[in-house]
Amino acid sequence: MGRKKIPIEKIQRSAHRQVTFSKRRTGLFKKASELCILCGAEVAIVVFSPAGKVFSFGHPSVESVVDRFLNQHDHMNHNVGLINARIREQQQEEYTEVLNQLQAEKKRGETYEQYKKTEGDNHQYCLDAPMDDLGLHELEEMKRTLEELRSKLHDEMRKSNPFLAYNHLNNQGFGMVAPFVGQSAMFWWNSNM
Amino acid sequence: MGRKKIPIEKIQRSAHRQVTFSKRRTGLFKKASELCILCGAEVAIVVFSPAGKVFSFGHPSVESVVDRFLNQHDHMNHNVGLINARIREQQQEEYTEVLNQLQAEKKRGETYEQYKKTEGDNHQYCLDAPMDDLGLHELEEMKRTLEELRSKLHDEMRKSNPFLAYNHLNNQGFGMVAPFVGQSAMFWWNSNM
DNA sequence: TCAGCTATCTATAAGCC
DNA sequence: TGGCTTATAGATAGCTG
Repeated sequence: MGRKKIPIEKIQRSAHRQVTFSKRRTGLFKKASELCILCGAEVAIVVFSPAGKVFSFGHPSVESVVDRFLNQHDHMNHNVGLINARIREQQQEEYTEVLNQLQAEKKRGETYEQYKKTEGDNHQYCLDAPMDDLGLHELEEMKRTLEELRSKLHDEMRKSNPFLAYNHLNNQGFGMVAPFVGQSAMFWWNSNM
Repeated sequence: MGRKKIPIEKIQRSAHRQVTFSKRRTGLFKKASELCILCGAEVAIVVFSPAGKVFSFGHPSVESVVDRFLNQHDHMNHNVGLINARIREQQQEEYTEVLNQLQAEKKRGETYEQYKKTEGDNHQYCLDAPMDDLGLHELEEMKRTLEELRSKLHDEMRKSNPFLAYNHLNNQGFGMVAPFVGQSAMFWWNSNM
Protein backbone atom coordinates (compact mmCIF):
# COMPACT_ATOMS: atom_id res chain seq x y z
CA MET A 1 0.00 0.00 0.00
CA GLY A 2 1.21 3.41 -0.64
CA ARG A 3 3.83 4.56 -2.98
CA LYS A 4 5.16 1.09 -3.50
CA LYS A 5 4.16 -2.40 -2.79
CA ILE A 6 6.30 -4.05 -0.19
CA PRO A 7 6.85 -7.77 0.17
CA ILE A 8 5.39 -9.35 3.27
CA GLU A 9 8.62 -10.26 4.97
CA LYS A 10 10.52 -8.86 7.87
CA ILE A 11 11.54 -5.26 7.29
CA GLN A 12 15.26 -5.06 7.70
CA ARG A 13 15.86 -1.41 8.44
CA SER A 14 15.05 -0.87 12.07
CA ALA A 15 13.81 2.70 11.77
CA HIS A 16 11.63 1.82 8.88
CA ARG A 17 10.27 -1.19 10.71
CA GLN A 18 9.38 0.94 13.72
CA VAL A 19 7.43 3.40 11.62
CA THR A 20 5.55 0.63 9.89
CA PHE A 21 4.79 -0.99 13.20
CA SER A 22 3.21 2.15 14.58
CA LYS A 23 1.16 2.86 11.53
CA ARG A 24 -0.08 -0.65 11.03
CA ARG A 25 -0.82 -1.16 14.69
CA THR A 26 -3.01 1.91 14.63
CA GLY A 27 -4.71 0.65 11.51
CA LEU A 28 -5.26 -2.77 13.06
CA PHE A 29 -6.91 -1.28 16.13
CA LYS A 30 -9.09 0.94 14.02
CA LYS A 31 -10.24 -2.04 12.00
CA ALA A 32 -11.00 -3.87 15.20
CA SER A 33 -13.06 -1.02 16.57
CA GLU A 34 -15.02 -0.84 13.35
CA LEU A 35 -15.70 -4.55 13.54
CA CYS A 36 -17.03 -4.07 17.05
CA ILE A 37 -19.29 -1.21 16.08
CA LEU A 38 -20.52 -2.51 12.77
CA CYS A 39 -21.20 -6.04 13.88
CA GLY A 40 -21.57 -5.88 17.63
CA ALA A 41 -18.61 -8.16 18.07
CA GLU A 42 -16.37 -8.40 21.09
CA VAL A 43 -12.71 -8.10 20.28
CA ALA A 44 -9.48 -8.20 22.21
CA ILE A 45 -6.09 -7.53 20.71
CA VAL A 46 -2.74 -7.63 22.42
CA VAL A 47 0.38 -6.62 20.56
CA PHE A 48 3.99 -6.76 21.65
CA SER A 49 6.48 -4.76 19.68
CA PRO A 50 9.85 -6.37 18.98
CA ALA A 51 11.17 -4.12 21.74
CA GLY A 52 8.73 -5.67 24.17
CA LYS A 53 6.39 -2.74 24.52
CA VAL A 54 2.79 -3.79 24.88
CA PHE A 55 -0.30 -2.35 23.25
CA SER A 56 -3.82 -3.53 23.53
CA PHE A 57 -7.30 -2.95 22.27
CA GLY A 58 -10.42 -4.37 23.82
CA HIS A 59 -14.13 -4.04 23.48
CA PRO A 60 -15.72 -4.12 25.91
CA SER A 61 -12.29 -4.83 27.42
CA VAL A 62 -9.31 -7.02 26.82
CA GLU A 63 -9.88 -8.89 30.04
CA SER A 64 -13.52 -9.66 29.51
CA VAL A 65 -12.90 -11.08 26.07
CA VAL A 66 -9.78 -12.98 27.05
CA ASP A 67 -11.44 -14.34 30.12
CA ARG A 68 -14.39 -15.48 28.10
CA PHE A 69 -11.98 -17.13 25.72
CA LEU A 70 -10.01 -18.88 28.43
CA ASN A 71 -12.91 -19.81 30.68
CA GLN A 72 -15.83 -20.49 28.45
CA HIS A 73 -16.92 -23.33 30.70
CA ASP A 74 -16.32 -21.68 34.01
CA HIS A 75 -19.09 -19.30 34.87
CA MET A 76 -17.62 -18.20 38.12
CA ASN A 77 -14.44 -17.11 36.53
CA HIS A 78 -16.38 -15.57 33.74
CA ASN A 79 -18.37 -13.36 36.01
CA VAL A 80 -15.47 -12.43 38.17
CA GLY A 81 -13.50 -11.70 35.08
CA LEU A 82 -16.19 -9.40 33.82
CA ILE A 83 -16.23 -7.54 37.07
CA ASN A 84 -12.55 -6.94 37.00
CA ALA A 85 -12.58 -6.25 33.35
CA ARG A 86 -15.11 -3.50 33.73
CA ILE A 87 -13.18 -2.06 36.60
CA ARG A 88 -10.11 -1.94 34.50
CA GLU A 89 -11.62 -0.73 31.30
CA GLN A 90 -10.36 2.73 31.93
CA GLN A 91 -6.86 1.40 32.09
CA GLN A 92 -7.02 0.66 28.43
CA GLU A 93 -3.96 1.43 26.43
CA GLU A 94 -3.77 4.90 25.07
CA TYR A 95 -4.58 3.61 21.67
CA THR A 96 -8.12 2.76 22.40
CA GLU A 97 -8.75 6.20 23.74
CA VAL A 98 -6.83 8.02 21.12
CA LEU A 99 -8.56 6.05 18.47
CA ASN A 100 -11.94 6.86 19.86
CA GLN A 101 -11.12 10.51 20.17
CA LEU A 102 -9.92 10.54 16.65
CA GLN A 103 -13.08 8.95 15.45
CA ALA A 104 -15.17 11.22 17.58
CA GLU A 105 -13.59 14.25 16.04
CA LYS A 106 -13.75 12.94 12.54
CA LYS A 107 -17.25 11.69 12.70
CA ARG A 108 -18.67 14.24 15.07
CA GLY A 109 -22.08 15.16 13.91
CA GLU A 110 -24.66 12.90 12.39
CA THR A 111 -25.92 10.37 14.85
CA TYR A 112 -23.94 11.79 17.69
CA GLU A 113 -25.28 15.29 17.34
CA GLN A 114 -28.80 14.00 17.18
CA TYR A 115 -28.24 11.89 20.22
CA LYS A 116 -26.74 14.75 22.10
CA LYS A 117 -29.59 17.04 21.19
CA THR A 118 -32.14 14.69 22.58
CA GLU A 119 -30.08 14.37 25.71
CA GLY A 120 -29.67 18.08 26.07
CA ASP A 121 -26.59 19.66 27.44
CA ASN A 122 -26.99 18.58 31.00
CA HIS A 123 -24.57 15.74 30.51
CA GLN A 124 -26.81 13.46 32.40
CA TYR A 125 -27.28 9.96 31.19
CA CYS A 126 -29.75 7.44 32.36
CA LEU A 127 -27.69 4.48 33.28
CA ASP A 128 -30.35 1.96 32.54
CA ALA A 129 -30.86 3.24 29.06
CA PRO A 130 -30.37 0.70 26.31
CA MET A 131 -26.71 0.37 25.67
CA ASP A 132 -26.63 -1.83 22.64
CA ASP A 133 -27.08 0.95 20.20
CA LEU A 134 -24.56 3.26 21.71
CA GLY A 135 -21.54 3.62 19.54
CA LEU A 136 -18.04 4.43 20.52
CA HIS A 137 -18.71 8.13 20.48
CA GLU A 138 -21.54 7.86 22.84
CA LEU A 139 -19.68 5.50 25.10
CA GLU A 140 -16.72 7.77 25.13
CA GLU A 141 -18.92 10.73 25.96
CA MET A 142 -20.60 8.77 28.67
CA LYS A 143 -17.27 7.78 30.09
CA ARG A 144 -16.19 11.38 30.21
CA THR A 145 -19.44 12.33 31.83
CA LEU A 146 -19.02 9.71 34.49
CA GLU A 147 -15.51 10.83 35.12
CA GLU A 148 -16.62 14.41 35.50
CA LEU A 149 -19.40 13.39 37.80
CA ARG A 150 -17.09 11.26 39.85
CA SER A 151 -14.64 14.07 40.15
CA LYS A 152 -17.27 16.50 41.29
CA LEU A 153 -18.66 14.03 43.74
CA HIS A 154 -15.27 13.34 45.10
CA ASP A 155 -14.64 16.98 45.82
CA GLU A 156 -18.10 17.46 47.17
CA MET A 157 -17.83 14.51 49.47
CA ARG A 158 -14.51 15.49 50.79
CA LYS A 159 -15.64 18.85 51.99
CA SER A 160 -19.13 17.93 53.03
CA ASN A 161 -18.98 14.45 54.41
CA PRO A 162 -15.85 12.64 55.52
CA PHE A 163 -17.74 9.40 55.74
CA LEU A 164 -18.58 9.38 52.07
CA ALA A 165 -15.09 10.41 51.28
CA TYR A 166 -13.96 7.49 53.28
CA ASN A 167 -16.25 5.23 51.36
CA HIS A 168 -14.85 6.49 48.23
CA LEU A 169 -11.33 5.68 49.19
CA ASN A 170 -11.88 2.52 51.05
CA ASN A 171 -14.99 0.62 50.32
CA GLN A 172 -14.53 -2.70 48.69
CA GLY A 173 -17.90 -2.88 47.07
CA PHE A 174 -18.25 -3.80 43.50
CA GLY A 175 -20.27 -2.02 40.95
CA MET A 176 -20.63 -3.93 37.80
CA VAL A 177 -22.33 -3.71 34.52
CA ALA A 178 -24.06 -6.90 33.67
CA PRO A 179 -24.30 -6.78 29.93
CA PHE A 180 -25.82 -10.21 29.87
CA VAL A 181 -28.85 -9.13 31.82
CA GLY A 182 -30.51 -7.84 28.71
CA GLN A 183 -30.83 -4.68 26.78
CA SER A 184 -30.14 -2.54 29.75
CA ALA A 185 -26.96 -2.06 31.57
CA MET A 186 -27.71 -2.48 35.21
CA PHE A 187 -25.68 -2.04 38.28
CA TRP A 188 -26.08 -4.65 40.91
CA TRP A 189 -24.39 -6.73 43.46
CA ASN A 190 -25.05 -10.03 45.04
CA SER A 191 -23.78 -11.50 48.21
CA ASN A 192 -24.16 -15.06 47.07
CA MET A 193 -21.52 -15.00 44.44
CA MET B 1 -15.03 0.57 1.44
CA GLY B 2 -16.30 -0.80 -1.71
CA ARG B 3 -19.15 0.26 -3.83
CA LYS B 4 -20.47 2.60 -1.23
CA LYS B 5 -19.34 4.24 1.89
CA ILE B 6 -21.06 2.93 4.95
CA PRO B 7 -21.34 4.77 8.26
CA ILE B 8 -19.50 3.22 11.17
CA GLU B 9 -22.51 2.25 13.21
CA LYS B 10 -24.23 -1.00 13.94
CA ILE B 11 -25.45 -2.66 10.77
CA GLN B 12 -29.12 -3.26 11.17
CA ARG B 13 -29.82 -5.98 8.66
CA SER B 14 -28.73 -9.22 10.21
CA ALA B 15 -27.71 -11.00 7.04
CA HIS B 16 -25.73 -8.04 5.90
CA ARG B 17 -24.08 -7.75 9.29
CA GLN B 18 -23.06 -11.40 9.22
CA VAL B 19 -21.42 -11.04 5.83
CA THR B 20 -19.54 -7.96 6.91
CA PHE B 21 -18.44 -9.68 10.07
CA SER B 22 -16.91 -12.58 8.17
CA LYS B 23 -15.17 -10.39 5.67
CA ARG B 24 -13.80 -7.92 8.15
CA ARG B 25 -12.70 -10.61 10.57
CA THR B 26 -10.70 -12.20 7.80
CA GLY B 27 -9.23 -8.84 6.91
CA LEU B 28 -8.36 -8.11 10.52
CA PHE B 29 -6.51 -11.38 10.92
CA LYS B 30 -4.65 -10.82 7.70
CA LYS B 31 -3.54 -7.39 8.86
CA ALA B 32 -2.40 -8.92 12.11
CA SER B 33 -0.35 -11.58 10.39
CA GLU B 34 1.30 -8.98 8.21
CA LEU B 35 2.15 -6.95 11.28
CA CYS B 36 3.80 -10.00 12.80
CA ILE B 37 5.81 -10.80 9.72
CA LEU B 38 6.79 -7.28 8.74
CA CYS B 39 7.73 -6.08 12.19
CA GLY B 40 8.44 -9.21 14.20
CA ALA B 41 5.62 -8.38 16.57
CA GLU B 42 3.68 -10.78 18.73
CA VAL B 43 -0.04 -10.50 18.35
CA ALA B 44 -3.09 -12.16 19.85
CA ILE B 45 -6.63 -11.49 18.73
CA VAL B 46 -9.82 -12.96 20.12
CA VAL B 47 -13.13 -12.20 18.48
CA PHE B 48 -16.61 -13.14 19.58
CA SER B 49 -19.36 -12.82 17.04
CA PRO B 50 -22.66 -11.43 18.28
CA ALA B 51 -23.89 -15.01 18.20
CA GLY B 52 -21.14 -15.97 20.62
CA LYS B 53 -18.97 -17.88 18.21
CA VAL B 54 -15.29 -17.42 18.92
CA PHE B 55 -12.42 -16.83 16.52
CA SER B 56 -8.83 -16.25 17.38
CA PHE B 57 -5.50 -15.40 15.87
CA GLY B 58 -2.20 -15.68 17.63
CA HIS B 59 1.47 -15.43 16.86
CA PRO B 60 3.27 -17.29 18.21
CA SER B 61 0.01 -18.26 19.95
CA VAL B 62 -2.91 -16.60 21.65
CA GLU B 63 -1.98 -18.14 24.96
CA SER B 64 1.64 -17.07 24.98
CA VAL B 65 0.79 -13.48 24.15
CA VAL B 66 -2.07 -13.30 26.60
CA ASP B 67 0.01 -14.79 29.38
CA ARG B 68 2.69 -12.25 28.77
CA PHE B 69 0.09 -9.50 28.81
CA LEU B 70 -1.50 -10.62 32.05
CA ASN B 71 1.79 -11.12 33.84
CA GLN B 72 2.97 -7.72 32.81
CA HIS B 73 -0.15 -6.12 34.16
CA ASP B 74 0.37 -7.94 37.42
CA HIS B 75 3.77 -6.47 37.83
CA MET B 76 2.78 -3.01 36.78
CA ASN B 77 -0.08 -2.76 39.21
CA HIS B 78 1.39 -4.53 42.18
CA ASN B 79 2.87 -1.47 43.76
CA VAL B 80 -0.25 0.53 43.23
CA GLY B 81 -2.12 -2.05 45.21
CA LEU B 82 0.25 -1.85 48.11
CA ILE B 83 -0.11 1.89 48.24
CA ASN B 84 -3.85 1.65 48.22
CA ALA B 85 -3.87 -0.84 51.02
CA ARG B 86 -1.91 1.56 53.11
CA ILE B 87 -4.23 4.41 52.33
CA ARG B 88 -7.13 2.29 53.43
CA GLU B 89 -5.46 1.51 56.70
CA GLN B 90 -4.86 5.14 57.41
CA GLN B 91 -8.45 5.94 56.75
CA GLN B 92 -9.81 3.28 59.04
CA GLU B 93 -9.73 5.39 62.11
CA GLU B 94 -11.49 8.29 60.54
CA TYR B 95 -14.09 5.97 59.16
CA THR B 96 -15.05 4.60 62.52
CA GLU B 97 -15.40 8.02 63.96
CA VAL B 98 -17.44 9.43 61.16
CA LEU B 99 -19.67 6.42 61.09
CA ASN B 100 -20.91 7.39 64.49
CA GLN B 101 -21.77 10.83 63.25
CA LEU B 102 -23.70 9.31 60.46
CA GLN B 103 -25.65 7.17 62.85
CA ALA B 104 -26.86 10.26 64.60
CA GLU B 105 -28.09 11.73 61.40
CA LYS B 106 -29.89 8.79 59.97
CA LYS B 107 -33.25 7.64 61.15
CA ARG B 108 -34.47 4.12 61.00
CA GLY B 109 -37.86 3.11 59.77
CA GLU B 110 -40.19 0.29 58.92
CA THR B 111 -39.38 0.71 55.31
CA TYR B 112 -36.29 -1.28 55.85
CA GLU B 113 -38.11 -4.28 57.22
CA GLN B 114 -40.56 -4.24 54.37
CA TYR B 115 -37.79 -3.91 51.92
CA LYS B 116 -35.92 -6.76 53.44
CA LYS B 117 -38.99 -8.99 53.41
CA THR B 118 -39.60 -8.48 49.77
CA GLU B 119 -36.01 -9.18 49.06
CA GLY B 120 -35.98 -12.35 51.05
CA ASP B 121 -32.88 -13.71 52.62
CA ASN B 122 -30.79 -14.08 49.57
CA HIS B 123 -29.01 -10.85 50.27
CA GLN B 124 -29.59 -9.66 46.78
CA TYR B 125 -30.26 -6.03 46.23
CA CYS B 126 -31.35 -4.32 43.14
CA LEU B 127 -29.41 -1.15 42.96
CA ASP B 128 -31.93 0.75 41.00
CA ALA B 129 -34.46 0.34 43.75
CA PRO B 130 -35.48 3.55 45.43
CA MET B 131 -32.95 4.35 48.03
CA ASP B 132 -34.36 7.43 49.60
CA ASP B 133 -36.19 5.51 52.23
CA LEU B 134 -33.26 3.47 53.28
CA GLY B 135 -32.02 4.40 56.67
CA LEU B 136 -28.89 3.71 58.55
CA HIS B 137 -29.70 0.11 59.18
CA GLU B 138 -30.13 -0.52 55.56
CA LEU B 139 -26.92 1.17 54.71
CA GLU B 140 -25.11 -0.86 57.27
CA GLU B 141 -26.66 -4.02 55.99
CA MET B 142 -25.56 -3.13 52.53
CA LYS B 143 -22.12 -2.47 53.78
CA ARG B 144 -21.93 -5.84 55.47
CA THR B 145 -23.21 -7.50 52.35
CA LEU B 146 -20.58 -5.86 50.27
CA GLU B 147 -17.90 -6.86 52.69
CA GLU B 148 -19.05 -10.43 52.61
CA LEU B 149 -19.10 -10.37 48.89
CA ARG B 150 -15.67 -8.96 48.71
CA SER B 151 -14.36 -11.57 51.04
CA LYS B 152 -15.94 -14.41 49.15
CA LEU B 153 -14.74 -13.11 45.86
CA HIS B 154 -11.31 -12.69 47.19
CA ASP B 155 -11.10 -16.26 48.40
CA GLU B 156 -12.64 -17.57 45.26
CA MET B 157 -10.34 -15.69 43.04
CA ARG B 158 -7.29 -16.63 44.96
CA LYS B 159 -7.83 -20.29 44.55
CA SER B 160 -9.16 -20.18 41.05
CA ASN B 161 -7.15 -17.58 39.26
CA PRO B 162 -4.07 -15.74 40.49
CA PHE B 163 -4.58 -13.07 37.92
CA LEU B 164 -8.04 -12.27 39.06
CA ALA B 165 -6.95 -12.41 42.64
CA TYR B 166 -4.42 -9.86 41.77
CA ASN B 167 -7.01 -7.66 40.23
CA HIS B 168 -9.17 -7.88 43.22
CA LEU B 169 -6.44 -6.98 45.61
CA ASN B 170 -5.32 -4.03 43.63
CA ASN B 171 -8.24 -2.62 41.86
CA GLN B 172 -9.19 0.89 42.65
CA GLY B 173 -12.77 0.35 41.80
CA PHE B 174 -15.44 1.32 44.16
CA GLY B 175 -19.10 1.03 44.45
CA MET B 176 -20.80 3.94 45.99
CA VAL B 177 -24.26 5.13 46.66
CA ALA B 178 -25.03 8.45 45.13
CA PRO B 179 -28.13 9.57 46.99
CA PHE B 180 -28.31 12.88 45.26
CA VAL B 181 -28.46 11.52 41.79
CA GLY B 182 -32.12 10.85 42.03
CA GLN B 183 -34.52 8.26 43.21
CA SER B 184 -32.25 5.46 42.30
CA ALA B 185 -29.04 4.49 43.92
CA MET B 186 -26.39 3.96 41.40
CA PHE B 187 -23.16 2.16 41.63
CA TRP B 188 -20.20 2.91 39.64
CA TRP B 189 -16.55 2.46 39.97
CA ASN B 190 -13.42 3.95 38.75
CA SER B 191 -9.93 2.67 38.58
CA ASN B 192 -8.23 5.99 38.82
CA MET B 193 -9.65 7.61 41.90
C1' DT C 1 10.82 11.75 16.72
C1' DC C 2 6.41 13.07 14.83
C1' DA C 3 2.97 14.93 12.10
C1' DG C 4 1.20 15.60 7.56
C1' DC C 5 1.07 14.60 2.45
C1' DT C 6 -0.26 11.84 -1.76
C1' DA C 7 0.42 8.26 -4.98
C1' DT C 8 -0.59 3.70 -4.74
C1' DC C 9 -2.10 -0.37 -3.09
C1' DT C 10 -5.44 -3.08 -0.32
C1' DA C 11 -9.84 -4.03 1.75
C1' DT C 12 -14.34 -4.37 1.04
C1' DA C 13 -19.71 -3.09 -0.03
C1' DA C 14 -22.80 -4.62 -3.29
C1' DG C 15 -23.98 -7.75 -6.58
C1' DC C 16 -24.29 -12.16 -8.70
C1' DC C 17 -23.88 -17.00 -8.67
C1' DT D 1 -23.25 -20.18 3.16
C1' DG D 2 -19.33 -19.28 0.46
C1' DG D 3 -17.00 -17.66 -3.49
C1' DC D 4 -16.20 -14.34 -7.38
C1' DT D 5 -16.27 -9.52 -9.47
C1' DT D 6 -15.94 -4.63 -9.58
C1' DA D 7 -16.10 0.00 -8.20
C1' DT D 8 -14.73 2.65 -4.39
C1' DA D 9 -13.34 3.79 0.20
C1' DG D 10 -9.70 3.30 3.15
C1' DA D 11 -4.86 2.17 4.52
C1' DT D 12 -0.26 3.16 4.04
C1' DA D 13 4.93 3.52 1.99
C1' DG D 14 7.92 6.80 1.10
C1' DC D 15 8.81 11.63 1.80
C1' DT D 16 9.10 16.16 3.68
C1' DG D 17 9.32 19.83 7.28
